Amino acid sequence: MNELEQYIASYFGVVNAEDLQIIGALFKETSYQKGDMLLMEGKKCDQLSFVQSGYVRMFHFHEDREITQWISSKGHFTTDLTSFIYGQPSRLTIQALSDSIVYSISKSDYLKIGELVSQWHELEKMFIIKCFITLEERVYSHLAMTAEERYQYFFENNKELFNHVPLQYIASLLGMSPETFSRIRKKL
Amino acid sequence: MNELEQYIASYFGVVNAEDLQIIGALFKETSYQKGDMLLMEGKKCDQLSFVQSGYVRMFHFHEDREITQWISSKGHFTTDLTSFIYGQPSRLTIQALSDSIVYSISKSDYLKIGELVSQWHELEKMFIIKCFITLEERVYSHLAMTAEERYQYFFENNKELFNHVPLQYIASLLGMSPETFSRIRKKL
DNA sequence: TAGAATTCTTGATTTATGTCAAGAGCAGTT
DNA sequence: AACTGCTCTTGACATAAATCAAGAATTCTA
Repeated sequence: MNELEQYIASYFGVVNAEDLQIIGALFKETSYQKGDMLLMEGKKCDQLSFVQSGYVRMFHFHEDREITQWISSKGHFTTDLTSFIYGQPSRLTIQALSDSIVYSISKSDYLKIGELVSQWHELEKMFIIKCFITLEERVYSHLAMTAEERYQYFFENNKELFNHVPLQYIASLLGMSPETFSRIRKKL
Repeated sequence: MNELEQYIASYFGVVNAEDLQIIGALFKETSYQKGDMLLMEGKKCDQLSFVQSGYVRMFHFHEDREITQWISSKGHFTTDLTSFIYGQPSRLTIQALSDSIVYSISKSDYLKIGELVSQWHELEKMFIIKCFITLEERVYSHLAMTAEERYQYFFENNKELFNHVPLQYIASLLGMSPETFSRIRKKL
């Protein structure tokens, strides 16, 4: 069982080794160099990607700023979900923050999984519910917490990120300016 | 086809009338009066509810404040998802903001749907993906927008809410104080 | 390794938003 | 209709966080 299959098993709980192999085989490996774009705003996002190594950031252009929505690291997925699922033009841009290896599955192969693995939809449903709950907590952090509290909460849960990507992007995904971010770090 | 079944059909796209009836029959109607609690923080949330009429708010207690996470109106669901899915103590409290009629399904009956209706998991997956995308946009609104912009965006999409629930709760779910909310309204 | 380009930090200042407090407006109750 | 309790508004003020600008520290590149 390769690493991709291990991750899929850990997220989706597919126990059957044969199913796992079927799914794993549908993903294609791609390498990106730091700065490379995996997806440009406006393009149709026709693949779901899984980060094998490196860091990629997903961001929006907003009034001449870049708003970082999320940074995916080893073992996590990245895609513009609206575009991937509904075929609309992507609103996210996805860029490698370091040299990265990514496993990607095309939309058509992704759809095949549901046909090949009987429990797939249920497993995927459980996975997306987990994602939804994580996002709910993120919304809550903006309703209830100060910038400093959001920093601390995020830092506790994503320590390794702080050594590997420019801090300005973390500031952005936490909804604060780089200066505020820097001052919070100095203080703590 | 009753109203509950119509809503289920519109969200999940179940076309088979028989399946719809099976699902609909698992829900039980309950009436709540303004102020009644549907769920208290700390209790296990063992049901998923669908608002037939009225308004319910879901909120957290946070340092002697109440943080409104969401307000569900006619045709929408309400539950503490973490508690409902994982059986953990609920962190949300759910309260009727007006006299309300709610259809609820117990956890055990909810699990039966997956057995009774073959495509159910797939349909539910698509539904929760839609919810996820909505939440992503909400996170984005906190990263990229001012309080005033969040107000306008929310107002455009939820006009009817403003006549039916105390505005302080809308202020809270938008992540601003009632005073700021009031000043934005005066200005616009 | 030097120079260029990013990224991060720091201080000064501005701005958006929160807090506090008082009063006005409404809605529910008797 | 008067009382009671919410809810909303408004003003004065405080504070968190943004912005602007400059310089320091890194990292990249030739």
